Amino acid sequence: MPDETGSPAGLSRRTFRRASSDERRQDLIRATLDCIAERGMHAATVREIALRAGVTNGLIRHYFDAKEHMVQEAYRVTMGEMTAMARTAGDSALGRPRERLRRFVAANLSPPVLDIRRLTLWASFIAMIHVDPAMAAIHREAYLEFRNEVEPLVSDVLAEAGRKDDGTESRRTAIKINAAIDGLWLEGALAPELFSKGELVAMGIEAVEAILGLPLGSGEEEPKEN
Amino acid sequence: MPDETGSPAGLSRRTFRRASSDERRQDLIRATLDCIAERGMHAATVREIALRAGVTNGLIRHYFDAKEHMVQEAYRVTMGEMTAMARTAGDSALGRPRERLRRFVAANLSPPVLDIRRLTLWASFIAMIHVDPAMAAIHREAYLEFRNEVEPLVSDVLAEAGRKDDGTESRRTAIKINAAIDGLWLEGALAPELFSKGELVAMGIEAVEAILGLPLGSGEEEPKEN
DNA sequence: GCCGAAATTATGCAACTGTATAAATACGGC
DNA sequence: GCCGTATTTATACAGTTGCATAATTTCGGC
Repeated sequence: MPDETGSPAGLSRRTFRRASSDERRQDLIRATLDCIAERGMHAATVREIALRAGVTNGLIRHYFDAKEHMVQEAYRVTMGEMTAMARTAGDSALGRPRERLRRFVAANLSPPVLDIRRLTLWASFIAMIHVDPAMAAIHREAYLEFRNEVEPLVSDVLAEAGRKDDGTESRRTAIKINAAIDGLWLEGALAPELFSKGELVAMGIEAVEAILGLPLGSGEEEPKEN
Repeated sequence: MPDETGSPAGLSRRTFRRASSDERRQDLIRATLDCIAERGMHAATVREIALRAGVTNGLIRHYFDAKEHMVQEAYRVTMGEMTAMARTAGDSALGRPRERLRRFVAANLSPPVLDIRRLTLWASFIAMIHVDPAMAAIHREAYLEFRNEVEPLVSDVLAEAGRKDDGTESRRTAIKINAAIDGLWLEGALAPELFSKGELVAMGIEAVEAILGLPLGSGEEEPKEN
């Protein structure tokens, strides 16, 4: 809890509590993300982050060799969260492949993935990729990991439809689907008022259906013969 | 040692030339964009920008009320350039609608639009949208302007194919196509080594064809059965 | 040629930045 | 209960930041 340090005399030291290493690191990462998302990367200063985490600024250097490393860790956490959310939507082994892909698309185009806060974080990190090789490595890893969520999903759908999958098609199809989702996610998060409720998800599913060349059904529909 | 003029004695004043207002403003904007693209937004300081523009830092305040306004102007210039490049590719009134859309897609997925420098600029600005209302307004305007390039193109293609266009379909189709292009542009600019030469453009055209439900042809093709 | 206005430089400043250091505190193990 | 140590605070520091100001220089119009 943020203790009232406004003691008029100013002679008493701030009281504090010892936290476990993991807990404190998590608090600091969370505070970093809050700063960046709400006030931008330029406002994510050591002091502001420490304030939000309820500690004094010196503590940051006790947990991270440099502020830079903390930001990198925050990037990893962000992308991990986004991948995890996408995973639980599509990979939960509930439903047939088409239904899972459907849910995957819908999840990526709805809150909490579709969120201006999250987009601000994402863009702030993307902007650093060309400048900081460490950020580039994190991006590469996260991007491939995300695509590795899409690809088996696509592969399963293609297999279910009896399409031969030489591995090349599912890769390219996954890339296209990934791109369509990313693009709609961007537009939707940046200007939600331009789209009516459910419209973004509907467009996402339509686009994926078109790219696949297969209908995804709307719950429990029978697949049409082709 | 803050003086970069190199003259150890420091007795002689720096010689300079008077430039027209437009010319100097353009130089400053260009220097700002170079800074951001190559070293990130955090490195785009008044002093670094002035150095690259070949002037002293005080001059910036003579042309812009605040550095903030200069960055906003730089954003406008960037988006204007990207829209202009896309426009000349698709709107040149050369070729039939399908061919123009084809060229539009290809142009957006090839250099100089497909460029990590340009992507870094774009992401740096996008990251500010949620923080700075002025940047949000600039984004809104640029986004709609870009979509207004895609929509007539789509509308023409649909009309050529004899599809009824009630205005709703072309809007939604344009949004989907826009999203697919944006997503592929992102992936391609961020990790060009993951795609073979021409692959990105090929995937872009395939995706657009799928979303449209129409072939774009590779010169002069006749439409397939529907 | 030269004069005045506009452009440009030079310099300074207060606030802020990341980081280093030493002192103070909390808390598990005895 | 107390003690040692890792955690946390407090403070300082050198460098950087955007911005303000005054002194200079250029150059078009006379």
